[in-house]
Amino acid sequence: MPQPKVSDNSAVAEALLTASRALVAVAARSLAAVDEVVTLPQYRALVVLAAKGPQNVGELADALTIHPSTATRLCDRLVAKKLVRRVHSRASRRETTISLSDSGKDLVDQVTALRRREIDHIVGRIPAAVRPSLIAALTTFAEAAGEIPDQSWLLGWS
Amino acid sequence: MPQPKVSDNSAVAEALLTASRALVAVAARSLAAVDEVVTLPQYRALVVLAAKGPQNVGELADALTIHPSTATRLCDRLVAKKLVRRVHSRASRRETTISLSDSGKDLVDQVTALRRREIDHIVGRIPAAVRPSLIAALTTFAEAAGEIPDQSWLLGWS
DNA sequence: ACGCATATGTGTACTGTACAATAGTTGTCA
DNA sequence: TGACAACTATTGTACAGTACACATATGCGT
Repeated sequence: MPQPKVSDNSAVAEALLTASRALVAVAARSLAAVDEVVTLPQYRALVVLAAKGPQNVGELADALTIHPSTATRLCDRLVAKKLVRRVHSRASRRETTISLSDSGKDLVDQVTALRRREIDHIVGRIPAAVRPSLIAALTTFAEAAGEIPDQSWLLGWS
Repeated sequence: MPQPKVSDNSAVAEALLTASRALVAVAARSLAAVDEVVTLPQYRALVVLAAKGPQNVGELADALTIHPSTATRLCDRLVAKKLVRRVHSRASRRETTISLSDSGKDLVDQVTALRRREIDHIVGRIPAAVRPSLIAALTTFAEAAGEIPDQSWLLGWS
């Protein structure tokens, strides 16, 4: 038999996928709100800066797992949009520190707030009684999946 | 109070995110296997062709929600890699039919098999006894999230 | 002080993406 | 039937994201 019986596995996988899709949809909607202003990679950079504070270009590139030269150009565009500032680090003259501007902060806050509202709304519709079991179930899955490298796609939560 | 109490919501959201991250990691790993051969958009096109059979350029563009001209160029590259074929539709001379080549099929099968193995492995580590409650919990969440437009990111499952 | 490692930025190339314009095709209706 | 509208795909152009190779400026250790 080429296909071992996976009916049970499939049901779990199916449920996971559906849930994940819902989650991605939330992210997509909240991101669509600022779609005209920044691209997804640009937004990711802003999120990293919001989360970890001012960074130099190399750190930012590492956090986004992109090439440093890519980070340089990304910053070029974000500077042009006045969402980040680029100042020569006084620590070492060869480094450049990238930091969020006020409008950059606002933008991230705006998306975060929108997303939180949506999630709250969804979770609010789940009977409080079943929430603990939902958490338990998801945790069980995540543990079974093992250690997960932070391929942070759906960035901007946490 | 600017922040309403969301401790309970947060726990659920956190669990969801972790689970989702695990799922994305699986997708990323199985995709990494063919990373040198095709890009993600190219792979998505192959998946659509595998799932829905031969398409004309417009249908493919719709399925991927990209501009038709983008689809044309995507196909250019897939044809160059001999993963799809492009034949003039005999139905109407202005349409072009794109279909998977044998190596295109192989590639999709390979990723699908790898992914299925991984998922099976993970689900296998979840005690069978808790699987039903996991499914129930996830379904509850998905229902609470409401109808989800098919922003199919993690393409290639189903 | 010299030389090597490091941080950033530039040149170049390619993919993905969209919009505008074009070319070839089909359909329709007077 | 013959002109014109509607449709399909492609090409021209522009820009973002990406990497690699190279250049430049800096810092550091001996």
